[in-house]
Amino acid sequence: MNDSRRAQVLRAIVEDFVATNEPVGSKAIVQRHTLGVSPATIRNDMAQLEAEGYIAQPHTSAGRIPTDLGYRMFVDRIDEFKPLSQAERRAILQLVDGESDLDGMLDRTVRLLAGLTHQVALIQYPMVSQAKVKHIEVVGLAAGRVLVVLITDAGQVEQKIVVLAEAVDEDGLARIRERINAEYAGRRLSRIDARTSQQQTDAEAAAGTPTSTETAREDSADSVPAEATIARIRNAVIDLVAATREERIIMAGTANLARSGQEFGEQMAPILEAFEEQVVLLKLLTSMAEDHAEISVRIGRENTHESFSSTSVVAAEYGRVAGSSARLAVLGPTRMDYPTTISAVRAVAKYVSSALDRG
Amino acid sequence: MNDSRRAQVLRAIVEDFVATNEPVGSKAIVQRHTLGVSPATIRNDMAQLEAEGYIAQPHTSAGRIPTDLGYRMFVDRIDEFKPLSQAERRAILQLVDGESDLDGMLDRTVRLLAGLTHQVALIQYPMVSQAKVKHIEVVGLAAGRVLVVLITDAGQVEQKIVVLAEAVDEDGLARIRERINAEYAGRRLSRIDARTSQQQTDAEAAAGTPTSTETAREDSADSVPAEATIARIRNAVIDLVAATREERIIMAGTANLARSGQEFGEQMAPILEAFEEQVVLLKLLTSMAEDHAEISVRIGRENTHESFSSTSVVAAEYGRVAGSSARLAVLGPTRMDYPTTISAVRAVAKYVSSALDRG
DNA sequence: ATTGGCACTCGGAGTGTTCGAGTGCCAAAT
DNA sequence: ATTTGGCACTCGAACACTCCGAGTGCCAAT
Repeated sequence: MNDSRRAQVLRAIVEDFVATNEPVGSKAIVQRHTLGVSPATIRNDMAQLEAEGYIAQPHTSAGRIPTDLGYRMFVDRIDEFKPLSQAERRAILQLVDGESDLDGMLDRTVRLLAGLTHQVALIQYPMVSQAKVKHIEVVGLAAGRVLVVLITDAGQVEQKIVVLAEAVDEDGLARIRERINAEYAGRRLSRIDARTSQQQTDAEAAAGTPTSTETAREDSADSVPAEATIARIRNAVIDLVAATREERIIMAGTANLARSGQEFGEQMAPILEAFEEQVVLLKLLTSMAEDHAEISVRIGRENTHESFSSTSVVAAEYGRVAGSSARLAVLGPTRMDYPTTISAVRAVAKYVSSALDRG
Repeated sequence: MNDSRRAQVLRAIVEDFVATNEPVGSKAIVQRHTLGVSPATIRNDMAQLEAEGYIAQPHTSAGRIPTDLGYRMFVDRIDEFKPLSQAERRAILQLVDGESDLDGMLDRTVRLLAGLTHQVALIQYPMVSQAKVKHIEVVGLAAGRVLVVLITDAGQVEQKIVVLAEAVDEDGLARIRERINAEYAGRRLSRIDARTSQQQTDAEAAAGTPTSTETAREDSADSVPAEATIARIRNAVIDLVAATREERIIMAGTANLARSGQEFGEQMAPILEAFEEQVVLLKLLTSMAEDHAEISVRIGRENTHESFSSTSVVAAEYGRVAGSSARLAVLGPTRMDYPTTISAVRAVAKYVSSALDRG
C-alpha cells in the first residue's frame, strides 16, 4: 500500500476539482499528473480514500470530489504556497505608502485582499487595549445636549451625544471638561469600566467631595454643574471606552461571492445575512484566533455557523502586539484555491503589520 | 375604445405578475379581477397595450408581463397606497424612541426599512451644511504626529492624523489649538474651503503678522510652532470640512436581494459590485433628488447605471431642511410591490424626519 | 364595442433512447 | 503484495420525440 501516492492522488483531485469544478475521474488524473501508474491503480487508491472519507462521488458513475475532510488533509499538507506575482507584491507595497489614516488604510487593505483572492475579505479593527485616554472633549450642542468625545493616544476617536437634565453654560462645560479629564486622562482604556468607575464615584462620595467639587464651590452658583450631570457624562465616557473595545469589521468583495457563487445557488441569502450581523463575523474571527497559528483555516462544516457550511475561511493575525486579537480573513467557497489564498492572506497580514508598526 | 379599462387591465397584469412571477393571461385576469368583460375583450386591450409598449410576451404562447414602461404607467397612476399594518407602524415608532445617537438611529432605520420591504434599503447621512464649527481639538500623539478633531454643532465629529515636520510640545499644541479655534470656531462649514482659507492666509501675511502671531511672540521661543506647522493643521481642517460634506451611505438587506433575486441569476454580481462603490449609490440618489418629488421612483433602465437595469429604486427625502439632499431609498427587482414599498419608504422618511426634528 | 368560436403557436413536461465517462472487480503480470 | 489490463455495469447528460394546454389573433356575429 503506497501511502504517499494516495496523498498525491488526493492532492490531484483537490487541485483539478478546484480548477475545473467538475468531478475528477481516474483517467483524468493519470493524464494531468505524471504519477506513473495506470488508471486502475488510481481507482484502487480512490476507493480507499473514499472509504476513509476524504473524497466522495456525487453519483455512481461520476468522478470524485473532495469532502471537507479531504480539503482539510490537503490544506494541512500544503508544502509550497504559491508565491505572489511581482504585480501583486507591488500592490501590497503601495498600501504601506498610503496616508497614515487608519480607517483609510484598513479600507484599502480589505479591498486589496478581496482583489487578490477574488473572494470576500474581512478585516477587524486593530484592538489597542494598551491605549490611554488622551483627552476628553465635552461640547455643548443644543440646550441640555452635549457631545462627549473620547480621544486616545492611539488616535482613536469615539463620540456620543448625552442628554442632560439641566442646561449647562460654557463655563459649566469648561468645569466639567476639566474635572472629567482630571479623572480619566492618562488612564489605560483597559482599566476603565463600569466597576472601577463605580468604585471611584463611591470613594469620592465617601471622602466628602474632594478636589473637583471644591473647585466648583469657588465659582458662582449658576455655572456649577449638578453631580447628576457629571455622573451622566461619566457614564458616557465608560460607554465610549466600551465602544473602543467593541470591534468592528470592514469587508469587501461580496460581489466575488456572487460570481464564484453560482455553486451556492440558494445558499447565498443566508450568507449575506450573516455578513450583516457583525456579531457572527466577530465570533468567527475570535474562534479562529484560538487556533494560535499563523494562519488558521476553517473548512466547510468546521465553521460552526450553519450559513457558512459550504464556505471556507482563511484568517491571519496582524498588528504589532503578539496576542492582540486583530485579524484579517478571506471567505470563499469550500472549493477555493487554498495555496494562493493562504499566501495572499499571509502576505497582506505581514505588510499591514509592518505598516502599523511604522505609523 | 375604453381607455380606463385598459388602465385597469394594465394594473391587473402588474399586480398579478408581481404576485405570481408568471406571465398573466387574459383568462386569469377575468377570473382574478371582476372587470365584467370576457377574455376576448381583454385580449384586444392587451394587444393594444402591447403595441403601445406597456406589456410584452416572453414567447408567443404565453401571457403578458409588464415592461419598464408598463410599471412606470402603473406607478404614476397608483391611487391608493397600501397602508401599513399596525405592527409595522409600531416598529417605526419605536425608532423614534431610541437613543439620540445619529449613527445608531440611521442604522436602525435602514434595517427597519429593509425588513419592512424585504428589499435592500439605503440611507444617506443627513447633510448639515448649515452646521458651524463648534470646536477643533488638536491632540499630540507620537512625536511629530498630531490628531486634529473637528466637532460641529450638529454633533458630527471628523478626525485626521497630521504628520508635522517638527515636534510640538504641550504648550505649542495649546497655542495651535487656540489660534486654529480663533480662526475657525463659529464659522459655517459651507464657508470654509481651500480658497477662502488661502485668502485668509494671504491677508494675514500681507497685514504683517496680526494677532495670532503676536500672541506667539509673547512666549518663550521654544514652544512657538512654526508657520509651516500651522499651515498643515489648517489644511487638515479644510480636509475635515470636506469630509463632512462627503456623504456616506449605510445599507441593509442585501440578503433580500439574493432571495428575491433568483430572477437576477447572473446579474447579481454587478449589482453587489455597484453597492461597494459608494460613489455609484450617491450618484443614484442625487440624480433622484432632482425629481423634486416627495417620492421618486426609477424603474429598470430608467436607472442610468447599467448594473441596475433590472432593478427599481424608490427614494424619498428626509430631514428637517427642505432642499437638503438627505435621502433614503429602497432597491429591489423591477418586479416589486410598488404600492407597499412606496408607502413604507414614505412612512419611514416621515418618521425619521420628525425624529431628527426632535433631537 | 363586445363576444364566442376557432385555428394556430409554442413552451414545458414527460418519455425513450443513446452515449460515454467512470466505476468495481477479477484474474493475470510483475 | 502490488499493479495492471480487461470487462461488465451504472447512470447522468444530451438529444429526439410526443403530447398537452395555456394563450393568442382573428373573424363573424351580436
